[in-house]
Amino acid sequence: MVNYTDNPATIKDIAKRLNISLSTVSRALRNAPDVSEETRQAVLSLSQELNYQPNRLALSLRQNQTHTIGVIIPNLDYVLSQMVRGIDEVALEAGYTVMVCQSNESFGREILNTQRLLESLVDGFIISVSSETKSFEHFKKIQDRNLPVVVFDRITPHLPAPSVRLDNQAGGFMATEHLIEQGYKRIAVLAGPDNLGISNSRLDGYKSALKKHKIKLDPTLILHCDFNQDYAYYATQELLAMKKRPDAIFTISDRMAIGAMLAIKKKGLQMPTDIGLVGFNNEPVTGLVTPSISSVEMPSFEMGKAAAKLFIETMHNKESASNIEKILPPKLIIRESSLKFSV
Amino acid sequence: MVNYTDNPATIKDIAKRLNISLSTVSRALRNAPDVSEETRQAVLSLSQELNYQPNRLALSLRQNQTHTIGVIIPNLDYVLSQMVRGIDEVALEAGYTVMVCQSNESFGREILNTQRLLESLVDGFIISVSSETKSFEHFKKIQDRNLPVVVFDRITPHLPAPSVRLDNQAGGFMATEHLIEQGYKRIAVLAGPDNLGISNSRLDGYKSALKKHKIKLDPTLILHCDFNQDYAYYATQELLAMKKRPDAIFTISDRMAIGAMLAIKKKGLQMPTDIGLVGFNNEPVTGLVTPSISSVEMPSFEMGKAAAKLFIETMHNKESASNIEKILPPKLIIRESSLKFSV
DNA sequence: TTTCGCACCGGCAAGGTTGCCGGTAAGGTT
DNA sequence: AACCTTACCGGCAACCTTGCCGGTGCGAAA
Repeated sequence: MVNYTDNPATIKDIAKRLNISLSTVSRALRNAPDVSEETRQAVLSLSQELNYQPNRLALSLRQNQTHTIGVIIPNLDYVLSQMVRGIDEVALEAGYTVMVCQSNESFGREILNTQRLLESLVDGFIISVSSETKSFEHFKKIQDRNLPVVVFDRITPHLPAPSVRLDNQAGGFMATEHLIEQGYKRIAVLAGPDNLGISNSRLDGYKSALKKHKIKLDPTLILHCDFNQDYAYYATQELLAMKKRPDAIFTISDRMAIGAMLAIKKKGLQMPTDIGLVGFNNEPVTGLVTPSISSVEMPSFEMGKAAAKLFIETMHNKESASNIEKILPPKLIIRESSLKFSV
Repeated sequence: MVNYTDNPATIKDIAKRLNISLSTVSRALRNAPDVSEETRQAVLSLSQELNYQPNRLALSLRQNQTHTIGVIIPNLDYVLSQMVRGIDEVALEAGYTVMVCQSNESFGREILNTQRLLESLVDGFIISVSSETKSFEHFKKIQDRNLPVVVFDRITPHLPAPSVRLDNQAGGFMATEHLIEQGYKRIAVLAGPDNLGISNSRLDGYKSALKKHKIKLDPTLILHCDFNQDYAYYATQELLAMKKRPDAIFTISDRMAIGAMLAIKKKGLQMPTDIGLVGFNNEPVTGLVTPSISSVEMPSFEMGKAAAKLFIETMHNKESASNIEKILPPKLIIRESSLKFSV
């Protein structure tokens, strides 16, 4: 009933009060063999009475694992929040705790986070790399320690590990094909930084949609800029100032779509009649602006869950599952910004 | 240069290779006295060579503190993400790691999170309570262990602790007064659950603005509903169906403002002419919808930083700072939805 | 009777680190 | 010469838990 000491009860307290050895108490609590039913019951009931909680530090020190997963992500925007929720969900279930670090899209911060999590002796990592990251030395240290890593969302060939990602190529393809089917002829792309695989895959999807429909690729219609509303705004202004301006824009993210929308409105053009627009991520905001913006949805929560599940599998049989690549399908959400003809 | 063993180097390794005792190495590394300059240098250089990193688990076990802060929040929406970033920022600086748990506005989940973080032996808590929470027994366990707690954003008298919050009363006041000054006469409020202090304070601000301007309070214009877009949508429909319908609505959050906006549009009413609207939080979406929605801004990032700073102070002198209450000022951002006359 | 197996239990060490205390040698003070 | 100070260092215990090994006592099989 009462906590007899000020400090949390330990195995030692139980042993002392029952006049048995530490080992026996430990065995009893773990349901290990070599304990008589009688003493086991005594231990269990006393441990309840003292409100005994095993000390995680001592356990971790002893067993050399902390049951903690380090998660490194570029930020906590809508999509990533969902993913973190998914990771949390599965991790909690599996008895793991999660430490989330944001790199804020900064390379230096990502290194620092990796460092810190390594010092915290996490059991492994779930990573989505920063857009600024071009060198991957800091991740080497993780694999030197032979810790399991799962990468998700923003994956890269420079960091070979089991991965969970969207089928970005398909996403780019369906967005572009949709625009083509709506009768748009000159479709521009606002892509992200060109070191970002996620962006390049979506771009590939765009290209193959053009190819399928026998539309010649015009490189001047492809702009790389930062993953960011303001840059997208300026880039769109450039696009709209071209002699033969595009009649549709596919942006690699919704943030950029918002930037594009603002530039289009500023210029006095109408969506979808003068120009079509499709974004990526299906953030709630795309359904709220006027006109509402079509977007490629990704199952972020599910992706988070998948990443955590994959992590735990990797954890359990370190060797085998090394090259698993889980790819989730996107889904096009059609809204006003690209809907010339009703479907 | 090389890592001589597979496992990370320990103090023991250094001691063995230098033929000195563990204690001496420990002292040398900690810049403690009772070590000759000569051996200290030897220890330091060898520790660099072996890439020695102190084992946090052992340290924590020994010193009875983990340098980890448990953060419990209801979700990871825009505002809270900013706050978490602020907390992270300061905590990192001060050598603390942060464990973030979302309660998803669920009471049960909040209990579970508290439990888990206690088991993880965090050094203390920074908490924003779930909207569902009406009992506070689970937080008692924290204070039983005599761990420092800071509450922020959603504070409550049932959980006495140093706190950081917005001046919600002022926020409600300035939103309401602004609507009054714009000539609105029947101003309704969409409030949150009535156990939520944050909502009630904003409501108080509303009331005192009415009082100041000698407008009689009409209780039928105050609706309590969940912190949620859909509920706000239905609540607004109710408001608009009244015989003497309100000519302005102040919502306690931007999510609710969005819901209200949708209901208003559905009904075919114009903002700001037919009806005025002001939200709370100044989420980016409020500036993007048509019409753009006025909103009360809160310095979320700064609030996060303030909370972490306060936590660290509380940590350092446990007794003294018990009743500190840090209150940050809101700021009204005026947009189209409430601007009948230009200012 | 001896041997074996079985059920149960305790001691010791380890995991990595630090705090406390005791010890040694060199030097200086009475 | 006896004593004290100072600078340096090592041993031990502790933090809490578990794994390994070595017991003991008892009943059954050889």
